[in-house]
Amino acid sequence: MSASDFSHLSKREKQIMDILYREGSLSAQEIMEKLPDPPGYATVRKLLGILEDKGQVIHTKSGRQFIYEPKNSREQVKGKNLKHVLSTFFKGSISEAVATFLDQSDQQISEEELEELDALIRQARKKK
Amino acid sequence: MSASDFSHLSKREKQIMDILYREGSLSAQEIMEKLPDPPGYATVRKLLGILEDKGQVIHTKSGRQFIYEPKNSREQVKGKNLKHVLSTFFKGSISEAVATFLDQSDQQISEEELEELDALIRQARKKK
DNA sequence: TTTAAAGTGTGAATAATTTCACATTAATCA
DNA sequence: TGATTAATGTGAAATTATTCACACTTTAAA
Repeated sequence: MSASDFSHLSKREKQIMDILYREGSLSAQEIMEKLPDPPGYATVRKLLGILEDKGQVIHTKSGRQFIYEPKNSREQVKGKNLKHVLSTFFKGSISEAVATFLDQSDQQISEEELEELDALIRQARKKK
Repeated sequence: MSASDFSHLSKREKQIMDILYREGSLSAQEIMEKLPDPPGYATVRKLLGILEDKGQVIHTKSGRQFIYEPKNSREQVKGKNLKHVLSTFFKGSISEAVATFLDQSDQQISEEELEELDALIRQARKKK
């Protein structure tokens, strides 16, 4: 069971890891505020302690408080998480995912994003 | 709390929903076989009953057994799940996700996929 | 139309998670 | 430096999730 496999984390643990990956590094106070149905402060700290014991989270000291962040960086785990969603909801196909994204984007996608996608495709073709 | 919000499901419940979305519809027996650290058959059926009570799953009868499937189809929930991963690990950017996919694909991406992506981009540009 | 086989449904025990009160420790400032 | 403030660490209670044994029901076969 690798450290970047989340299917063994509890509900609250998963919620906290998602927040940490989204935001980068945060105090227990800030994490608490972002949790759905926020529990008390002591509870959040208890959970962070458990996540540290499990090797999912590390902390550094900033003044008198702890700042928490994921032990495995977003860079390290993003691929695995993307693949999981692709395989669960898109038969593993990235183009189906892009189609869904374009379809469901409330506001139109930016020209920069399209440019970037275009460049990626050209590059992938060149590599072939 | 909408029916397609999974952050309130327990670990096992989430594992089962992922299997159902990936595979479509399955018997309790088949679901059991695909679960990590498979519990007993009675346990799987208990969990499926709970998921039915929660409105996540429905069943139909096929001969003497129940076939289970998600109440909300993959089509209905795939966008939400994609957005969740994009916002958690890719700053919401689809092109960053595509870049990661291309980067980490073990085997090279197929020409069909590239063609499909290309077509999607052209179409999105036309819409602008 | 009984019997066997193969499923489903329930209830209760066990295990894990979640919660927080309170004790402790460290930093700040008067 | 002593008092105050603002953190962290611990232990145990409460809640929720997980497990499965067994009773029940339905289908198929003899």
